Amino acid sequence: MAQDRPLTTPPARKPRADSVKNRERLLLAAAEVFRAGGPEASLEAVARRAGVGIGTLYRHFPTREALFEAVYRREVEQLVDLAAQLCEREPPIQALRLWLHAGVGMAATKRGMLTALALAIDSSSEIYAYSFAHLTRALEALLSRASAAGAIRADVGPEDVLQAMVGLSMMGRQPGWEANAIRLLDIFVDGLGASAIGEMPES
Amino acid sequence: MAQDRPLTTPPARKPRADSVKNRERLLLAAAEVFRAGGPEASLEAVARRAGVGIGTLYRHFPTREALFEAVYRREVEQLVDLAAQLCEREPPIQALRLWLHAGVGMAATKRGMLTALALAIDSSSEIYAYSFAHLTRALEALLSRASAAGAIRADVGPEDVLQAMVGLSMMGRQPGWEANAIRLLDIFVDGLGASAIGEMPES
Amino acid sequence: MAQDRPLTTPPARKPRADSVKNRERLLLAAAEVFRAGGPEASLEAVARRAGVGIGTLYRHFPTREALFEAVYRREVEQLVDLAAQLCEREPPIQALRLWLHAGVGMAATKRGMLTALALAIDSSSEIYAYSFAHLTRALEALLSRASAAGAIRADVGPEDVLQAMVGLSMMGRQPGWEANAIRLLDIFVDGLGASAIGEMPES
Amino acid sequence: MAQDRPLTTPPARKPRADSVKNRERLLLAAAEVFRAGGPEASLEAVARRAGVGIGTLYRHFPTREALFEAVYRREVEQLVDLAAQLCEREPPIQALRLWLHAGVGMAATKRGMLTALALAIDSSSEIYAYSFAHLTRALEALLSRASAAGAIRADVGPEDVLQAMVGLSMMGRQPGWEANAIRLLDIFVDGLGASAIGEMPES
DNA sequence: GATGAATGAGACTTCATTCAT
DNA sequence: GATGAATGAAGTCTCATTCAT
Repeated sequence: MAQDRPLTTPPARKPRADSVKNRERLLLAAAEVFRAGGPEASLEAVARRAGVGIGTLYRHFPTREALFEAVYRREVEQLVDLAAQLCEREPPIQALRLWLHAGVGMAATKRGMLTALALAIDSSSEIYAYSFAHLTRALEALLSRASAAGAIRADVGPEDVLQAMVGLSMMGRQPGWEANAIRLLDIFVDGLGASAIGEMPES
Repeated sequence: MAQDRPLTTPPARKPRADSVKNRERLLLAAAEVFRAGGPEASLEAVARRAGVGIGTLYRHFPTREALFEAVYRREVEQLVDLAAQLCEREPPIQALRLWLHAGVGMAATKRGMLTALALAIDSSSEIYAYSFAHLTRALEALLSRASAAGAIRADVGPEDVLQAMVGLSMMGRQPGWEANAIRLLDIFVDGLGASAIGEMPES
Repeated sequence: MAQDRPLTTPPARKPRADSVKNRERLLLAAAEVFRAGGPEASLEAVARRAGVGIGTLYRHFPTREALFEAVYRREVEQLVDLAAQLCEREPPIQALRLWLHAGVGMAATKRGMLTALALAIDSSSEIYAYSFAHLTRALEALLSRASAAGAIRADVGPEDVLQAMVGLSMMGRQPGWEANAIRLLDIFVDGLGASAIGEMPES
Repeated sequence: MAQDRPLTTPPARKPRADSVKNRERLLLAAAEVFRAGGPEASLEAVARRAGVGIGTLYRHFPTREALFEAVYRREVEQLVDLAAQLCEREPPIQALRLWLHAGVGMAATKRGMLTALALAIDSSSEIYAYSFAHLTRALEALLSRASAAGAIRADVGPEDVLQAMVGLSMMGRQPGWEANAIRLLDIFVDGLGASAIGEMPES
């Protein structure tokens, strides 16, 4: 009697093999589909591309939000970590540039995440807000450092730069769009520095 | 009947009725609805807002594309004209800035048109291609002029700047997004000039 | 200009011919389908049986509730009116019996309405509450009259009798179920009178 | 292996494990779930409430019908037995009343069983027919006895009374519905007796 | 045997598009 | 021409049922 397994504690069984595989496939497919079709894209398309039934998708991710979250949270976390690292080992402007480059080149999701971030700006959904808040904070560190060094103008907030990063990366899907986005972002950072010149005699 | 009209010119029918009024209303409504809901917005919403039946919408614009075209063509034409004017009466950099500002502030359609342009970049649809081609050409005049004056770096094409304009305007829907987009574009133009400084002091 | 039709007042056009026909078909089909499958029955089944597209059903009745309401409201109103009439022209017990018979035999919807009423008892939905409230009130008149005449026991409320009416009519779908339900209801009314005997010497 | 068992009786396998416990849990859970949600209730809800996997449910009860049957058969058997007992130790009318009360108050399944019986009346399913047939037979004994004693009218069959029992119990789910159903059934039995009075004073 | 993941059918709902009036 | 009703495809979501582990 006392050995009865407690009904309230599902005994944490080892995750089934095909389940793990399906989850991975779904995340991959979702990243691709969202990248192409935006965050309104059909969940059935995701399931189809993942090669699983629609029911399987819903078992793994009961809501569209849950799927988004799973797809993007890791990316966001990596970007946040990267900001901290760059602050320590790169000069201010260079750190900023590299971080923005990373934002563009983020593996696996690319435009998908960017689209999501674009929405974050006025969407009230959980994951968007989460992403927006964390990325903003990460950027803030980079910006205030660069600003303190007089390397960039001081009247630009992290939201502005985030918006620029997303906006300049969103357009264009030709081969090579990433390199192009990086080029445009570099120009933008040049602009940040250019306007700072009059304000603080450099070094 | 119809005896008072020359029999030899039947193709030109009298184009008048409340039809003209409806067409105007539809264009207005479409601009508003697309602005708010993006280019995926429901056509029924457009008809409803215009106060006409959905059938009437279809009579005037047999496809969604046709409606887009009608909505945006005028805007595009105005932008194209504006480029020519600015070339004649403003200094190079200023002309470029003002044109970009106009692109952001374009009345009546705003984000709708921007979204459409965003799509244009890899969509093969008629109207998108049309808009993209014409705007690119207009921008080219502004850019080559500024570039010739040594005011901006020379390795940036009109597609790049168009992409920046659209991208930097697309994000953010809070009140004041237009002013913000203009600010970001100005920084971008600063960047175009900043990189040019070291390259071309000789002219 | 002054002749412009006001946009805010949809000019009350004559209802299209097939629309009326479809509405009628839908109501008929809904009554049948709800009768057979209860109020959870598939709306697609209703549309199928009515021979119209599912979209047509939704145009006419935007919610399941709206369809229910349309199906049942008229029936309820007729029953309410009938109660008033019977109060005036029939002796108390006879009035009660005839009203219950009418409840069973209600044309067009029969079990469908009864099922709905069955649900009314604890459902909070608009139309159920409406039906329940009005039928209860109608029954109350009949009961208090019979009770005042000493023809039935006084400790039975309209909810009780309504419950009996619905319950005794709900079962059985063989041919002849209506006559059977009437028979059972008459026995129930006999029971109401039998227990009254000791309480008030008749006439 | 298996050397200690006669080779001639392999069919009787040792029926024990936690399997028995699961079966019991499932029956309990099913009774509760069907009571609350009617016979359409989700089988997954049953499994969840029983704390077992959905697969386990299906192993024990390969079809929904099989589960119903297992849930209700015992109830039906108890009612059948009760009829025989009451016939022997209670006066006719009282026996009938008590049996009907028991039918209402049947533990563990309550409305679930009643709903099932309601369906039985025109459903062709195995278990419904089984229940209906047995209950009808049990009631017949009670009725013919009461009828022979002149205590109730003779023109009412067991199906009628069964229908009354189910119908009068089905409605209302407020607290206290059982007492109410019993009250209504007593009135109905009063009605059965009242109409008998004039018909059979001679016996 | 037990488990819960996978599957897909079916219901709901929204619109783009066609057509009767 | 204008209108809005009809249609059905497509997407969302929920289980019943099957099956791999």
